[in-house]
Amino acid sequence: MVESSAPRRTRIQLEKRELILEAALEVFSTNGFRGSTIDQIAEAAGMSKPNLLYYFRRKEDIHETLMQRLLDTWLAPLRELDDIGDPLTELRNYIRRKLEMARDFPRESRLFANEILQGAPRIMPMLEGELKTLVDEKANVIKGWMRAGKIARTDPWHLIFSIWATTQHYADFDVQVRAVLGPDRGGDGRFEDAARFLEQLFIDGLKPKN
Amino acid sequence: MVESSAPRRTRIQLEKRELILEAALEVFSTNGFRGSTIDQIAEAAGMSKPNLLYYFRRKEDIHETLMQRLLDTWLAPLRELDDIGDPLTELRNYIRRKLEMARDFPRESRLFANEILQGAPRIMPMLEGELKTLVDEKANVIKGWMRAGKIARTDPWHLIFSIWATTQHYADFDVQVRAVLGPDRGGDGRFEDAARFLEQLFIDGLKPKN
DNA sequence: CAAATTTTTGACCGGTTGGACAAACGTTAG
DNA sequence: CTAACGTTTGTCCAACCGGTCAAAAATTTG
Repeated sequence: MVESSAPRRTRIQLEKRELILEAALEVFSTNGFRGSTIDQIAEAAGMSKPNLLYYFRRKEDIHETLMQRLLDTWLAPLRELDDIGDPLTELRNYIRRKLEMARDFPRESRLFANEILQGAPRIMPMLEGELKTLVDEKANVIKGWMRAGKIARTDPWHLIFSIWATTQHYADFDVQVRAVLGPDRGGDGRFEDAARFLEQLFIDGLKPKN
Repeated sequence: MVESSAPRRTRIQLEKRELILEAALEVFSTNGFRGSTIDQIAEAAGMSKPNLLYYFRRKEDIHETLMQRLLDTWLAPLRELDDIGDPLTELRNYIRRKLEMARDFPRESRLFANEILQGAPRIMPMLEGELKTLVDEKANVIKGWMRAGKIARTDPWHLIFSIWATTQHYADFDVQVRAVLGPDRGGDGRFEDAARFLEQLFIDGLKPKN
């Protein structure tokens, strides 16, 4: 097999490309793709625009590279959802891991949200392919738990959606969450509060115990 | 009291301004503020760019007007949440109304999401003022229900967040939802499925009944 | 060292964008 | 009819943006 089209990279290439991707993540996630300029990214990366374009020849290339990396790590928690172990515990852990990702990687979450909001023009094939396959697979795992009476019967797909929605909300709508909670409760503790609340919601719902 | 600074408007002014706002909602909600051009909005409204600028002197003025209108209708369901009636029913109705809004006004939802995602630069005062006041007030209503043993004790603020997140998800992440559900289940029925699922989630959680 | 290669930069370009402006057009009231 | 007023448009501009290019600077290689 021939050496494919993957360009060979020097040490500097690798380092600078990382620098640019880090800067681009910051800029893209707060301004969106069209709202961000190459100059902004270059300045955030501490280099001139033509220099940046030496490492990524087009603005879209940066975004694409960023997106490819993101998707792998972003779906890792769902991939880990496994049939071994207690179902309720397994789901609780999935929710916790997703919430930790919203806390630790809010920029990645916003980058993804931005892309989806605008109709996912650049990652549509991946949504209909890789993502759908993964979700269908995990939905079947959850269906098995329901048939075994381990968790209540409900729609597994919408269950997954609701976990995505509630956890990513703390990254994507962070400013709103902090504004509403106020300076007292909007501090670092809000993720622990959210974790406690979500666990209770997903396990027991709102019906009083009696 | 003197006639305040509100400009007087002719019939045509009122009609054309509506036309522009409708077109701008369409364009802004799919491309974001910076991603939208005055030309796009003008074309969607069926007029020339200078003509549009005769009715709104700056691009930002359109966005601001749109945002002000949005916020009133957007928070209406929460305002209706009332102390009269059965708490669980009241919450169930709130969730249903919010989900209907995600179904019937997805553009408004995306416009709002776009603004929050970018750090809410134009509506921050409203989040810390009007919105926080309203949410605090309703959180106290919910707290009353908890004290009375009508619903399980939990964090009312995060409860409200979770309702926002799960319902708006079906507007903001619509393309992802449809891609994952596929052509069979991603059709018009998805909102009924979501309504059923969310009701069960919020009332009973996932713990099996036995 | 010197040659070869990689990296960095300033200057530049064509296209787009938000917005200004004056002139043309249409409408209405006297 | 005509003057006044409201509406529409073609033209123009300065700023911005993505991207090119050639040449300079730095680094690696022999």
